[in-house]
Amino acid sequence: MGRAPCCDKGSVKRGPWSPEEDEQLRSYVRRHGIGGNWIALPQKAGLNRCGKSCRLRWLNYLRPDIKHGGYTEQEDRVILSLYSSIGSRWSIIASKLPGRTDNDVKNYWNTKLKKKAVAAASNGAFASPATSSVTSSSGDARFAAYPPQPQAQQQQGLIRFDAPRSTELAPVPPVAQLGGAAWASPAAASGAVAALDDDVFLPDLVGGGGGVEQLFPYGDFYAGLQDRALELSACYFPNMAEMWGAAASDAKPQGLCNTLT
DNA sequence: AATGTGAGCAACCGCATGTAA
DNA sequence: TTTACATGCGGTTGCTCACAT
Repeated sequence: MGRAPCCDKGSVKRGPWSPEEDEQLRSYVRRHGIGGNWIALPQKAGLNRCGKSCRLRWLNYLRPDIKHGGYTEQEDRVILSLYSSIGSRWSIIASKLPGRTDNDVKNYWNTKLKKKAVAAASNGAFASPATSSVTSSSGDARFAAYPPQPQAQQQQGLIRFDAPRSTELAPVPPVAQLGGAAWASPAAASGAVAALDDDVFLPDLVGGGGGVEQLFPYGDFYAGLQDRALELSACYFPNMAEMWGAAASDAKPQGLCNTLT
């Protein structure tokens, strides 16, 4: 016996939404909010739709801050970078792109970006999986370096994924500008970078050219951390504190990793 | 003009996860 | 602790439209 369906498929309308239904849902949400109960919402809003369908329609299409199409090179890079590390976790990837939904990002990937990336890969723009240091179980390391970054940007080292606060994915200052103290210890770092309470994708932190030593420039004392950082180079962390915690511990990290999951 | 084909995208499906009773 | 239910998520489907033949 399977679980009960979320609504009676025979009695609710399915398929494309009409402009009238859109307006009904939009005006209901405008007046009452989502109310924390999508199952009850259709009845309250006078819609003959499944609650799940209403939720999907609102989240993917009617929400006022939604953007459709017009993906920028920077957004492409974020998608490729995250996909190469964490795979098809579309909701996480979309959360780094303001105004984008998981469905939209997924569609964009499946219809355009994947082809673009594969074409670029076949032209030698990416490291091949065989030569990549990342063995990917969920992500695809072939896309890790797409699109090829200008050298100056690589040297800058750090990329912030704090998209919800701004429409631009602004790079944070290079390590040197953050000051040595910020990187002298996990404890100090967690305080110094607490303000950067942002998601962290270690390969981007490491950056091209400089290598892990850019992050851990303190000689033998931190040799262990360097090794750990290399181990974690295919991981994604929700914030700097978790990254430091993982680097300082032998335990399996909380971050999403290809090589360690 | 008619037909075939492929791309793009909205929507659905079913499983996983979270949470309240 | 268990159970039931709501929500979240990723994979997939199917419709529409543009373009080629």
